[in-house]
Amino acid sequence: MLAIGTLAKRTGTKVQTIRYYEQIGLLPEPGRTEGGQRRYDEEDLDRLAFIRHARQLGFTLEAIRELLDLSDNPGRPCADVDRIAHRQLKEVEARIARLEALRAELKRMLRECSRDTVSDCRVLEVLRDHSACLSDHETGA
Amino acid sequence: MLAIGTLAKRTGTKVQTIRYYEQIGLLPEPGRTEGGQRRYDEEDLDRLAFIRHARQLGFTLEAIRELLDLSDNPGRPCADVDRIAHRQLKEVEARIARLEALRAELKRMLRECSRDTVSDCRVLEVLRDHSACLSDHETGA
DNA sequence: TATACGACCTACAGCAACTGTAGGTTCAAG
DNA sequence: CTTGAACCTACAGTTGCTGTAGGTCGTATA
Repeated sequence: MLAIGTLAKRTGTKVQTIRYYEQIGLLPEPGRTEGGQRRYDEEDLDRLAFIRHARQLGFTLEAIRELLDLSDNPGRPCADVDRIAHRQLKEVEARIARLEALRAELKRMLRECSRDTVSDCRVLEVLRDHSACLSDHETGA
Repeated sequence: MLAIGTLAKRTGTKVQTIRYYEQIGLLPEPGRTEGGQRRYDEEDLDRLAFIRHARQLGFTLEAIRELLDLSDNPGRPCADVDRIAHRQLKEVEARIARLEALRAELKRMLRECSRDTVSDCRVLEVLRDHSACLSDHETGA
């Protein structure tokens, strides 16, 4: 049986985060010692590892909740899981596209920042005057 | 003189967001009508446009506060602005790198998801078993 | 000029996904 | 048996807004 701190270390999670996951129903309420401290088993560790891993892949807690529901019902079609992962991929790709536009704009701003004082600074000028933009980040997500 | 709703429309900001910016001190307290409604001028519009533009470029409100402080003191070196923009660029680039790793992992997961039911699903398997990962997102930011 | 009604006001709660704090209790090593 | 690290609950704070409730204001139209 694992104390919460051990579980935290093994999964790279903060203790408070584990309690938070329990509170929102992502982790089941674990057994307790007589003194009231939580004790976990390997199954809890697996479930938490799954959650953390999915979080690192950028899934929201709601998506993870869906995935856990699916995995608790192994007869359901794989397509359901596929759909969730696909949605996630689309979101990741959209975020990448947006960030790449920002990177281009920032680089351009920095390239043009050659004056000495703030009053002549191109960066501030560009931020002040949107029409100076080359990218279309105004219209983006 | 502009009412808050007009300012909102002109800058693509929600009314509540403008009041929020005022509350946290990013926008100065505007004049009011006798009845207590806010009225803005062109300077307020410029300042808000600056803020929104910087937000769209991914700057945090704290970074924007710094930039506004700098722009209120036009004698200070451009290098200060440059530093902030550079920091922002680094952050954007780190986020891109991280998302690209996630995208690769998600694509790999989806490529291998060819079974029919959840019980055989590679996606869940990959999420369950981190050792199956090719990318190093566990150790990333 | 009266009235309707959209726009405004304040104050506060809620969102994601945690993180941190205060004040107190339990467990386990020495 | 003592010490102190780790645990407990409960709640506030983070970022950057967004939404709601309940009420007031401004102005276009009849």
